[in-house]
Amino acid sequence: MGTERNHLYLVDGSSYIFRAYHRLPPLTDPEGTPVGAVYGYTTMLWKLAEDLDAAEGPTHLAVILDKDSKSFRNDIYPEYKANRPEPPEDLRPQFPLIRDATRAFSLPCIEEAGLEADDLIASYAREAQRQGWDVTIVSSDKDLMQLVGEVDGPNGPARIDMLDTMKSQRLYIPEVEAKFGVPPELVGDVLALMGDSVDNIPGIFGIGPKTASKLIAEHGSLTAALDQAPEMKKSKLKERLIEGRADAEMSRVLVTLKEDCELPQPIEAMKLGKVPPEPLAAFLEKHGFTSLLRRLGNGHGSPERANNLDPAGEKRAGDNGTDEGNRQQPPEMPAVDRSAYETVQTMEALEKWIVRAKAARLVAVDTETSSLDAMQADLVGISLALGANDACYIPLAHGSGDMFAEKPQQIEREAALKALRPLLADDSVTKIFQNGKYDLNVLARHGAPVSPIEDTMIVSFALDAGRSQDGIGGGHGMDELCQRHLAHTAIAYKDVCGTGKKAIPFGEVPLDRATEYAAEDADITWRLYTLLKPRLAVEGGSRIYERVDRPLIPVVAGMEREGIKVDRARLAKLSEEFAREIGRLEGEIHEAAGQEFTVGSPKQLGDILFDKLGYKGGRKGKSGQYSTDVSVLEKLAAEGAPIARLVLEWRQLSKLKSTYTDALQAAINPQTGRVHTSYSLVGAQTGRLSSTDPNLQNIPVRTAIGRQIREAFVPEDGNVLLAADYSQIELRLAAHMADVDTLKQAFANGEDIHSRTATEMFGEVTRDTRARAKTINFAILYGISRWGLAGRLEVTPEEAQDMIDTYFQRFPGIQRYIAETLETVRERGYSETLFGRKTWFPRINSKNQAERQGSERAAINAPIQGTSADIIKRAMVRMLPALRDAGLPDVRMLLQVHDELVFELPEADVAAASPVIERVMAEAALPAVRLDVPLGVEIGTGASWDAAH
DNA sequence: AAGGTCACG
DNA sequence: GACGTACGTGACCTTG
Repeated sequence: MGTERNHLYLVDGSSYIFRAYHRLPPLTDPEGTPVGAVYGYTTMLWKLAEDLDAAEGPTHLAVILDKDSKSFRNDIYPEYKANRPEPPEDLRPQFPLIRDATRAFSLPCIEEAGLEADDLIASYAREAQRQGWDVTIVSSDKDLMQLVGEVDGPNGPARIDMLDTMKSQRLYIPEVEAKFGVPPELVGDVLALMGDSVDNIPGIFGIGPKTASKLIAEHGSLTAALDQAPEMKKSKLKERLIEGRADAEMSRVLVTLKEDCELPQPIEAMKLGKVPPEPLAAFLEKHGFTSLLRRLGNGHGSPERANNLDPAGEKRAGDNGTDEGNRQQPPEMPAVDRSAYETVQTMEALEKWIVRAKAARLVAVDTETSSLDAMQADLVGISLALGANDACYIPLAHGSGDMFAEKPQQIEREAALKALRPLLADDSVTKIFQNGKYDLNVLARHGAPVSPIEDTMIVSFALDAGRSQDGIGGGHGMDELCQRHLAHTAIAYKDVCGTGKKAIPFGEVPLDRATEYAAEDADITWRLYTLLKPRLAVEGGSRIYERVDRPLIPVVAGMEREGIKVDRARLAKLSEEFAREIGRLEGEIHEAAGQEFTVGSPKQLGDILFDKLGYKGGRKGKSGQYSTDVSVLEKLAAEGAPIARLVLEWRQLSKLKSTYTDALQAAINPQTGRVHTSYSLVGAQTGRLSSTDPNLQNIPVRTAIGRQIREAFVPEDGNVLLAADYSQIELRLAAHMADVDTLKQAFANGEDIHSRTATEMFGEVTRDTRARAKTINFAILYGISRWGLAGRLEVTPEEAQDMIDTYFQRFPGIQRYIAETLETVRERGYSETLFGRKTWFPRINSKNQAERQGSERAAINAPIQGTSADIIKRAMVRMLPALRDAGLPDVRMLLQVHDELVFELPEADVAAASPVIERVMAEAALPAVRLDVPLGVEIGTGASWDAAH
C-alpha cells in the first residue's frame, strides 16, 4: 500500500549492447575477454539503479533479453531478420556477460524462447499499465515507440514512455509524432509501409519513411491507405501500393508487438531495492571495472570469496556437466554469529525492526509455535532477518506454563501482531519464508494475512528436484539446505526442545536460547534466498517458480485451512462393522492354519502357508522371507487354498479400519470439526503434490467396500460436494508430447482410448483386448520393459515384446519420444515438462544396471506426470479468482488428488460454477502451451465425495 | 528404523 | 550373466 506511484523500467538489454559496442572503445578485462559493451551496459544500469526514489526514477526494474534468434515471426516470414550479419567476434563473448552484469545488480533478467525482447517488453508494459503503473522503456528501438502513450488507470493516467540513455533523451507522444508524423498508435502502420532493412521487413518497395508517414497521416490507417490506392491519381506510388499490398499486410503483422505473452515473472517481482554490494563488487572486480568498484565504496576492494558455498552448483564426479560455464560467484557472507541476534522485548524495539524492514522491502520471517500442526499451533514468537547476522526474535507467549516463576518480559501477543500486520500485508515488502505455507496458515489463524511471499524451499525445489548426492539427501528442508549451501549446521529443534517424552513446547524455552535458535532460522532463510533466488533466472527455474509453484503456495494454504467435513458417526459405525468381521475372519484363519498366529505378520503368515501348510511359493528379497502380497495370495486362492482368500479379506478390512475409519476420526480438528490435510509442494520429484496427516489422496475408491469410506466425506448443510476430474490426462499428454496422430485423433473425436488402442493392437474390441490395451497404455507411461509387461499380462516376455513392437508400430512417435527423452536426460541430467519444470536424474548414467534402468523408466514418466501436475496447479491458481469474477465467492476448493479437484459449494451455485470450473481446468495449459489434444474434464456433484463421482 | 503391504493417481 | 522387473506417493503394521 505504498503511497508513491509504481514506475516500472524495462531495459531492452539486447539492443543496448549493440549500440554500446559501436560507441565504446574496445576494452578487455584482466582475462582478455572483450568487455567494452558490457562496461557501457554496467554504467547504464548503475545510473538507473541510482535513480531509485528520484521523481521519475524506477521503483521496479527488469532487463529483457532476446533468448535466441528465432521467434514466432520466422514462422510467418522465414526471411525475418535473415539478412542480419553475424555479430562481430569481439561482441559475441559479451552477450552472456550481460546476464552476469544484470545478476550482479540483483536485478531480474527475463528472456523466453520463441519470443523477442520487444514482445516481452510490450506485454510487461501493458500489464503494468493495466495496474495503473507508469512504465519507461529503456531502448531506442523504433518498433517499441508504438507503445508510448497513456491510458486511464485506477489512480489517474498510467503512461508509457521511452528513455534513450545514450542520448539522455526521454520520448513521449510529441517526440514520437515528431519522428513519425503520426501518433504512436499509427507507428505500426508507418513501419509496415516503410519496412525495415535491419530486421529484413519488406514493407513496400520504393516507399520510405517520409512517404509512409505522409500516407498514413493522410488516410488515417494502413488499411485505408491501401483501400484507397485504386482511387488515387495515376502514379508510381499508386502502382506500388496496389502491387505491394500483400507485402505491406504481412509487414504489418511482423511489426505488431505481441502484447499478451505469458509473463515469466510477475511485475511485482521486479521491485527495485538497494543493490546488495557483494555480488556487484565481485563482478566489477572480475572484469576490472576499477573506477566503478571505487565508487561502490571501500571495503569491497579485494573480496575474499567464500568457498564451498554452493556444492550443488559444483561439478561432481558422475554428475552431468549442466551448469553454464559462466556461473556467478555466490555472494560472500559472514559466518553465522548467533551473538549478533537481538531479543525484541519492547514495542519500541519492535517498531525499529518494522521500520527497517519496510525500508529494506525484503525480510525473512519465521514463526515459532506450540505445535507442528499448523491448524492447531499457537503462535509463540516471530523472528525476522534483514541480512546476514542481522536478525531478531520476538517472543510473544513464552513462559505460559509453570516452568517460569515469572513470565519473561515480552510484548503482549495481540499488540505485537497489531504492529506487524501492516508489514506482513504490505505489498511492497516481500516476506521470505522457508516452507511458508506453514507460517501462512499459522499467521492467518491469528488474523494476519501475509503477502507477497517468497519461499526458499520452493525455490530449492524448482532448482534441484531429484538432485541428490550419494547418501546425502536431496531434500529441501532448512537443515539440509543450510548444510548444502551454507556449509553450516543450524541448531536443531530437538537440541532446543528435546524429543519424545522429555520434549518441551517452544514456549518454555528460555529467551536467550530461543533467540539463538529462532533468529538463526530467519537469518538462514534470508541467506538461502540471496543465494538461491538468483540461480532461478540463470538455470531456468523462474518460469515454474514464478508462474506455478510460488503463486500456488497461498492457494494450497487456503485449501488446508478449509479442510473437509467427515461424518464421524458413519466412520465409527464402519469401524465397528469392520472390527466384527475382522474378528470372525481371524478365527477362521486360525482354524484353517491349525494354530493361532499374528495374521498381520507377513513373516508368520509366510511360514504358515509355505512351510506348515506346504503350499508352493518362492522366497523373495534379501530378507529371505516368503512374499505374501496380493498377487501371491490371489494365485493361492485360485489354486484352491481357502485360507488365502480369508487372509485377503482380513487384510482389506484391517487396512480400511486402521488407515481410514479409525484414523480419519482421530484426524478431525476439534476446533473446526473438519479434517485438514497437509499438502507437500516438494514431496514428489515430478512436481506432484503429496498429502499427509492424513493422506487424503489415497481414500479408497476402487472397491465397493472401500467406497463406503468416501461416503463419509460430506458437505455442510445446504451445500454439495463437486468433484472435477481430468479424464485420461496423462495419456492425452503422451499423445501430444510424442506427437502420435492416431491417439491425438482419437482424443479429438472423444473416443474411448483403451478401445481404440485395442482396435489398433488386436483388431477387435472385447473385454479382454480392451483390458490388455489399457495395461499396455499404462506400461508406456511408466517406461516399459518386456518382463514388466509380461508379468502384468501373464504372458511370456517374448509375447510381451511382440506387443510392444506392435504398439510402437501402430503409434509411431512413442519410440522416438522415449529415445529422445532419454538422450536429453543422459546429456543434461534432467528431464523437463512442457512448462519447464526440471527433474534431475543423477543415476541415469549409473554403471549399476538396475539403478540405471530404474532412472530411465522414471525419466520417461517424469515429463508426462510432471506436465499433468503443472496443468492442474495452474488451474488451481486461477480457480478461485475465476469463480469470484463469475460472481461465485462461496465456492470453496478443498482437495486435490493429482487429476481431480474437490469443491464444496451451495447447492444453488452448482449450475453456475460447473462451467467455470470446467473451463479453468480445460484451459489451464493456455496460453503458455497449446496442446494438440483437448483436455477432457468430468464433473459430478452429490451429498458425499462418493456420490460426486 | 526397516521391510512388507496396500490405499490412491 | 547379472541386475529384477512399471511411474509417483503415504500410512500402518510387525519386527529387529
